[in-house]
Amino acid sequence: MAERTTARTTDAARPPEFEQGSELVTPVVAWYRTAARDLPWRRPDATPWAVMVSEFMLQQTPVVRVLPVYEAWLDRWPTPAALAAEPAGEAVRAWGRLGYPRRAQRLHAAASAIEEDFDGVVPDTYEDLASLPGVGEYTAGAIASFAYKKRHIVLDTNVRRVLARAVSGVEYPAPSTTPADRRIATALLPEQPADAAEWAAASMELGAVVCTARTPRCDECPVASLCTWVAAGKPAYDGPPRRGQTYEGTDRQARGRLLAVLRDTHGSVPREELEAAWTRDVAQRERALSSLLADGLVVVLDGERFALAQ
DNA sequence: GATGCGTGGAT
DNA sequence: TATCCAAGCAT
Repeated sequence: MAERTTARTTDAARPPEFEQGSELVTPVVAWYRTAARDLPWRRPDATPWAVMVSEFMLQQTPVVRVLPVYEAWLDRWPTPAALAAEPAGEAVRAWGRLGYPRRAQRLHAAASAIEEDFDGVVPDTYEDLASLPGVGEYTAGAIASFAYKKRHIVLDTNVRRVLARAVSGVEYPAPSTTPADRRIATALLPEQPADAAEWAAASMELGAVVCTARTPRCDECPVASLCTWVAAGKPAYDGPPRRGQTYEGTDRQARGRLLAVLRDTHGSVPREELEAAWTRDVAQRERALSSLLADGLVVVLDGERFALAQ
């Protein structure tokens, strides 16, 4: 660090990340213009609501699995008002097997908040967006950028991996967004909002299809020659174990099995039918059911029948 | 800041 | 087969 402040004579005020990273923007955007996938939420006719729906669905779920559910969702609920007019349980049912059904619940709650507080219009500022249920730092920036072409850093796992490799020279980013990530992304952000929005989409796309986690296609990368990680000889990740969480036999799996019964049944089911979905561990089943009730994903009707939220 | 929260395809 | 990973968020 100290070495940098003394070494830079001409433009010492500029953050070092700008020197290292600004050259990335032009080639990545140029590549994006020729290589971008044709995804429905990127088309000119995609509404801010459509962008918002896609962002919720894409949180932790791959594009190929989102596509059919996204299309059906927007056919049925083309506006926030349309979704808000139906019970939250219908959103959970339409969510299908995308996973993390609380996202469906939050998307429904966000639609209601848009209807209530924003006259049915998806807000266009980061602060208003971030006030909505299920909208955090990434999603607020993404909607502002993609739907409204605002100038904002957009840090998802793809972009953070691209920056980790190209700028920081390490194989993987930290498990979650760090202040250093924000500093680097801010330093690279183009001045013009339209350019910033395109860079956001382009850098995300690069991480999704070229600079992938497992087997990066560096031979197809437009900035391989500028990449710090490549220049360093692609050193392997050196740090604590990155994830390692099994799913089989967890409470999450039990919740998923219980909810699947209700998703596939219109109306309510008796307790016995729900219980049949998870018999390997009774205590675990009760824990799962209790948590689903506590989350409001499941409700009890007249005594001993269960249903998705009405 | 660490945890909990679904699901399924790829390796 | 087991593990990794996929446009995170809320608590």
